[in-house]
Amino acid sequence: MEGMAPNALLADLEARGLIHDSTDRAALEARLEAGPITVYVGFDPTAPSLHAGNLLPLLMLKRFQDAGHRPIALAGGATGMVGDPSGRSDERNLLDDDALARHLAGIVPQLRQFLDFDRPGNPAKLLDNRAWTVGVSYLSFLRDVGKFVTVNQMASKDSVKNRMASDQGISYTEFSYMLLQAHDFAWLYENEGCEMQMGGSDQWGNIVLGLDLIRRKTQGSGFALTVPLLTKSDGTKYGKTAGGETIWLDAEAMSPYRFYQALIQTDDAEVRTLLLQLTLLPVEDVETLVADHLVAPHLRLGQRRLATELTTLVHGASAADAAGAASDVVFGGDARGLDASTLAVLAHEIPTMAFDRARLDDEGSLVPLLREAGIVASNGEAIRLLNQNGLSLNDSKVGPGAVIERSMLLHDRYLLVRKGKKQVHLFEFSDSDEARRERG
RNA sequence: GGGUCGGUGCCCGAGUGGUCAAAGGGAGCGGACUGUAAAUCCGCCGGCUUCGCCUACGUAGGUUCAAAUCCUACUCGGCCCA
Repeated sequence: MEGMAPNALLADLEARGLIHDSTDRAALEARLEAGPITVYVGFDPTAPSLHAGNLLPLLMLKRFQDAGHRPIALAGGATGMVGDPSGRSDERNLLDDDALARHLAGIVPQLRQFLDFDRPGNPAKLLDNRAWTVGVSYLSFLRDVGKFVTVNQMASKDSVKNRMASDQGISYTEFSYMLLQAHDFAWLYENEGCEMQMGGSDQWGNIVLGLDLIRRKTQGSGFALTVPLLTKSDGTKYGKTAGGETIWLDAEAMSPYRFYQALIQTDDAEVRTLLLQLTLLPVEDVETLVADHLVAPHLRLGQRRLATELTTLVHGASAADAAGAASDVVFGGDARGLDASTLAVLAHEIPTMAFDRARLDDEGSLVPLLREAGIVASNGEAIRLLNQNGLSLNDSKVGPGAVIERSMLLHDRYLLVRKGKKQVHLFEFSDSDEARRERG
């Protein structure tokens, strides 16, 4: 990627469907061919973690860096205090200082991990717009920024127009947001030589206002490039699981395993787009993969690759391997033959219940253990389940009267318990403290 | 305040003295099918020490051999009148 010519970059982005809109395309092409350019994308700390929807603009920075350009990831410590009205139908709640600090602490490392800050020639930068915003007085902001922008201009932006037309209206605070963003762009232009801002398509108005400000203040010119908002085939915004759960990038908020699962469950119709837009796989590879996928959709090759690529990108290769292995076990795999370390990973990813090894000596212990683990709600349900052939221990079906024997334990420790096809629990048996002490 | 109708299992909703753990539907859970989807089909679906027992039909009493079903009080909700 390192030596890729700039116009090749644009062509690649085009092929991936990553260009929603841009200012003067020919001029941009010429500018990219002329040499490295500095580009930035802003991320407001609206939550303690970025989510899947943020991946696309974040990866844009990476794509530009990989093509030899200088990326700036901008954390919106200042803009996050105000709230961007773009793409929203209602007023945001203001964040208090604590929440803002917490959110920033969460997303800054995430921004960091996607870019290379030590790359010779074009290292990435991570800036926080608080640095040049908090010290600015209201009066000077009005004089130095406000004077260059007309309200007519601001009011004509979709983000504002839509809200003006709504019952709820728009607060002066959120109305002012675009000025802050424009100010950021202008500041970066003057101080960091940043010529281009990228963002989701809903950012177009804000970005262009920044360009206007730059032109009027400095007679300079820059570029805007927006990426499409990721949407699912049903038109809704991407970034949530089928169940409506947000796909967080933070491992605490969503474990790598669940992240991987969220991606595995991608619709066939969306696989190609997501592979193109969210991974760094070459376009030809994606096309080959998609072709293979269509031949045998049940293998879910596309989904697997997507899940692996993104989990690796976000959580690292070993986490991706573990999530993949755990996933294979849960869906269709066989517990027997798993090594201890995979089982240990599994113990973190699926519901796991620890039991005292002594419980194994009780012949009738299966039903109570199932109950304690929350697998069944009553003895009656346990018996029903067994009668209906719905329970398996270490992937062999068991019927009424089944018992857990020590010899069944995997690595003398684990028992994989499946209820039906989708519910998987792990039992982990260990010695009680007393037993351990007695043995010395 | 008066009248009236009603409060049933996770939800909706039948049932008006025994054959009622209570029809039917939904949700949920198994099974088949399948691509970790949807649809469809089958089974289950109060608890327990499960051929029996216990707990349940707003709450508390009562009548009866027997009550979700009848009576009384209370309570909560809908509607109508004031």
